[in-house]
Amino acid sequence: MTVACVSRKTKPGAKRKLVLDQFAPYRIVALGHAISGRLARAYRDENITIPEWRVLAVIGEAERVAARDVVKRTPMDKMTVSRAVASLEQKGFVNRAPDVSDRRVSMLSLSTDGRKVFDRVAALALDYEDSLLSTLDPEEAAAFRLALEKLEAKALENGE
Amino acid sequence: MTVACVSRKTKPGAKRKLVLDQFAPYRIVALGHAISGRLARAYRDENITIPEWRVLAVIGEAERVAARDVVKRTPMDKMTVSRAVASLEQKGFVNRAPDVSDRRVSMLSLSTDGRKVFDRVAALALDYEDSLLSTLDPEEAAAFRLALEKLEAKALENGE
DNA sequence: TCAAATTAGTAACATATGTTACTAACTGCC
DNA sequence: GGCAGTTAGTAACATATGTTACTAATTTGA
Repeated sequence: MTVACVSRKTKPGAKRKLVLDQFAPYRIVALGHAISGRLARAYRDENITIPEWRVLAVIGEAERVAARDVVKRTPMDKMTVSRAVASLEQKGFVNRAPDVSDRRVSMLSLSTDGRKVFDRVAALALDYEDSLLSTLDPEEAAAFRLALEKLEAKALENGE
Repeated sequence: MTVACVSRKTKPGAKRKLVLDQFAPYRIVALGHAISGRLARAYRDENITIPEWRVLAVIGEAERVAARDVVKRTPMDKMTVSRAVASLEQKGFVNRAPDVSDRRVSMLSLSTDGRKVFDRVAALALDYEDSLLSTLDPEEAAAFRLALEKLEAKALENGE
């Protein structure tokens, strides 16, 4: 199956050379890097790190979650999450409540301050998304979203 | 300009909620993370790190470059590149030659071993790209590439 | 019912990465 | 020529992140 070559008009069987600028995985990672850097400005003003923001976002969305749920929903290992939660609690943005049915677990929720931070950063993030996607017309944007999903499914296939 | 909302069918003026799974920048970063992790397996077998692989790739493509060129072509700062080059030299994969016209710079090139490593990893990387993109049909893949370029240009706009 | 396996979370360590500041070399420009 | 500003690269430090191994709590199943 050599379908994937089509978009580069490569003769079947010809040895392709690796050219970074045309290497899709690299381009995706580079784009991710640029986006992270851009969003990080918003976090910095609120004095939170990227992992902390991710934790805030998950809690803000689900209202009440355990740390393990954050791990499931983000590309962070449990240690990273543990640290981010500890720091957020320290800063007074997140509350922990013991879970009655499982005493290993603390349920996490946003404090009043945490909610404010989340709302402010979320607004900036959504604005940024708009400005990013404004470079694509609606059909392009829809196609891009679809492609993203397919690629992510494939990338996660058998392991990460 | 609210064009970017279209694909999510949001009423103009309605306050959107941030939902990570539908937040494009997050999805892109997550995909990048998954891809990096996947490719890292190939590097590990060759005993090189991600920054080292990037350096190898740039040198492999350009034959002879200075470290600063690697910095320009990748999302790494100069310290990261400096360390990667030092390590690659140590491993015998990269040679440094003093530049006659500017004694601050060393020109980098691949050693015979370095070339072999580059070729092996490049082959794996290209295979991986194929398998990734095989989830998209040709038109989708082409559209995706185009969208990537537009988004990257936008993301890098006024400062990374 | 109770030992074995699993799970949530963290501590302690190693490694990697970013930051600041420095040296040496170059480029202008007066 | 020679001083001000810039650039390539690295050292030294601080911070962040990944890894391993551990504790405590829970679940499983013979």
